[in-house]
Amino acid sequence: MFSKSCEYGIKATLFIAQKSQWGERVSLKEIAAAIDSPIAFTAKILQVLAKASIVNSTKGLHGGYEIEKECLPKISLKQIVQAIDGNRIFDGCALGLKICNAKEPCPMHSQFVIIRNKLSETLASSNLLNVAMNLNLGLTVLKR
Amino acid sequence: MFSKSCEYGIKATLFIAQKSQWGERVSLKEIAAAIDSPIAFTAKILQVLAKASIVNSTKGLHGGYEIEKECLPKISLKQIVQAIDGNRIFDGCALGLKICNAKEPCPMHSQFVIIRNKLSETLASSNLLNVAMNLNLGLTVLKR
DNA sequence: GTAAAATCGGATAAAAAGGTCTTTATATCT
DNA sequence: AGATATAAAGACCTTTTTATCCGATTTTAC
Repeated sequence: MFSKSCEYGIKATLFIAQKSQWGERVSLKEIAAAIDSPIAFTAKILQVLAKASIVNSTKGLHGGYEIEKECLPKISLKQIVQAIDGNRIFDGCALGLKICNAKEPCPMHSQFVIIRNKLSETLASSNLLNVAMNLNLGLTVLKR
Repeated sequence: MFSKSCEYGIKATLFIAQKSQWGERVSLKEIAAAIDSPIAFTAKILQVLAKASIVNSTKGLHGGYEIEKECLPKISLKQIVQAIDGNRIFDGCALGLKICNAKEPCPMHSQFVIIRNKLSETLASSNLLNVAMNLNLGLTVLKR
C-alpha cells in the first residue's frame, strides 16, 4: 500500500505529535527507537517532512523535532502520505495505465475509484491530535 | 497498490479470458502486444498463473494460453492477486507492524480494516466473464 | 571551544523489474 | 517414423528502483 519511507514517515510524525502535545521536543535517536526504524533512513524522511513544513526541526544542542500544538488538529495523515509518496495512490490507475479515466477506463476503474476515494477520505479526515490521543491512552501502538 | 507483476498478470489474464470466450488460444507475443508489457517478464508471470491453474498453457506449435470457457465465471481477480502478490495487501498492517490486530492495533488499524475488506470484496466478487464482456463491448481497455 | 544535534551528499545493499539464452514439448510436413 | 518449425519452461544475468548506511558539515546551547 505505502512505501517503507511512508510507513516510517507516518509513525515518526505520530510519535512527534504525541510528544508535542506536552511541548516536548524529540531527537532523531528517540524517534527511531520509538518506532523501530533505521536511524539514518529516518533522518532522510524527516528532512522531507520538515521541508513540507509538517514537522519543525531545530539544530544544535537540545534540538530535535516538534510540531506546534495548535497545528496538531490541522495536519492530516493524507498530507504526510502526499509529501512522501506523492498522490499516485490516490489518482493512479490500479492496472498501471498511463491514461485511465471515466472516458477511457481500465476494466477496474469504476470499482477502484470508490476504494481510492474511501482511502483518501479516511486519511484526510484523520488528524494528528486524535491519533496521538489514542496513543497516549495506550489504545494503539507504533511498535511490535 | 499492486506490484508491476500483478498489474501485468491481471491484464494478461483478462486478455486471455476475452479470447477464450470464443475458444481462441493466444500466444505470449500476442498477450504482450495486447497489454503493452515486456515479453520475457510477462512469460514469467504467466508461468506463475499456469502453476496456480488460473490459465492453461500448451507448448509446441499452435500452443499458447487459454482458460476453459466454463471456468471464466468462476475465476475472480482476487485469485490472480493472491497468486502473484500473496495476500499481504489483504491482511498486512498499513504501517508495517509485524503484529497488528484488534487486540494490539496500530493507530490506523480500525480504519484500514474497512478499506481492505472493501478491496477484498470488490476483487472477490469480480469474475473473468463479466470483465471480459466489458472489454468486448469496448467499454474498457487494457492499453494506453 | 566543545559537545549535541540536524543537514547534506554520496555510497552501499537488497529487492523488484526486465532481458537472454537454452531446453523441452508438440503439431505438421515430408 | 523422422525432421522441422513453433511455442512455453527454465536457468541465469542485467538494470532500475527502493531501502539503508556513512562521513563530513552546519548549527546552537552551554
